[in-house]
Amino acid sequence: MRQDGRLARMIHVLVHMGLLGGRETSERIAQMLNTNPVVVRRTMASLRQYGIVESEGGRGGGWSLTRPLKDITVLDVQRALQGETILDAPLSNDHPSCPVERAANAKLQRAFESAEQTLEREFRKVTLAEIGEIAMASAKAGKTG
Amino acid sequence: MRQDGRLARMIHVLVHMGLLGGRETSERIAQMLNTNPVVVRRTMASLRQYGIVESEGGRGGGWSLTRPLKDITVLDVQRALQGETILDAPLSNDHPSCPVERAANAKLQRAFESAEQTLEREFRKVTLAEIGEIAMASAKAGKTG
DNA sequence: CCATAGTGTAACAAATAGTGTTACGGTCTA
DNA sequence: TAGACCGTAACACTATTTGTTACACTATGG
Repeated sequence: MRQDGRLARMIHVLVHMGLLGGRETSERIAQMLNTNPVVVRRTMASLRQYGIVESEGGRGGGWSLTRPLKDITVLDVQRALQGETILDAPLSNDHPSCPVERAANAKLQRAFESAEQTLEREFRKVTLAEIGEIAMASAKAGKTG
Repeated sequence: MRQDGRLARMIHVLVHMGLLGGRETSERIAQMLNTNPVVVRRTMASLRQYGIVESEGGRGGGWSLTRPLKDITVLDVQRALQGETILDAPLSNDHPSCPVERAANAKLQRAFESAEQTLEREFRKVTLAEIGEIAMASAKAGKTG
């Protein structure tokens, strides 16, 4: 589970959970993601904190969705994983009182804010149900490889 | 010089160079960036490859701009430093033949492409001359701290 | 023609962040 | 009460960026 594809991976998992409808253990999810259960718990914990999934301990426990896929957007998952900020403008901080540095930072900040708004808008309009439907359709059409 | 503020830092340096008009040594640039000359050469080498600056060796050598600030956009600097791609969609690759994973990746890819276009547009419309002017104006107004 | 002040670059050290692993405690249920 | 779960801390591993050292090359001034 490398390169921070956490958003993509979690969406992948959540859609499967939604389609199957049941409860999944960290162990099984770890297998899906080629990783191990502790990493899964760490990441799923963020989703739980945000109210997307819930966990139950003990025998027969595991993870389950708190609501149907149609009520979960990509933005929800993003927020759960990374908080408010999607894109972080990497600014410089070598001479905070230098007017040139300040002017450069201000321009960059604004540009990144625009891009972040775009991303937020795109993320908000895609539901996990939609992803599930696309997947089902393409599986039916035999586009598996 | 941490956290990949390379874009912001290089813009900062280039604007100073443009305003001063002369040649700067790696040593002096390194002081501006609180780093050391080798790191500066590494980064400036990318800008040279892209035709934004040129370097001369030997006594009296150093770095200079190849054209005025008004002919350098933030996008130029970005491209020189990181190539074509500004935003890289972090996709998952655990089960390349899984239709769910594919559908999720496709949606994310598209969202990131939109955001990248926004960023590209914003970067293209800001010239370093503009940043220089803002800096000069705010310096004159006494907003230094 | 050589001392000096530069860049170019390879090789390596250090810091950082993400990921993987182990270990152990808590919780539910058959 | 044993077994199958999650929760979490602590630590090892890995990759990337940044910093450093070292040395070769180049141009200039005296």
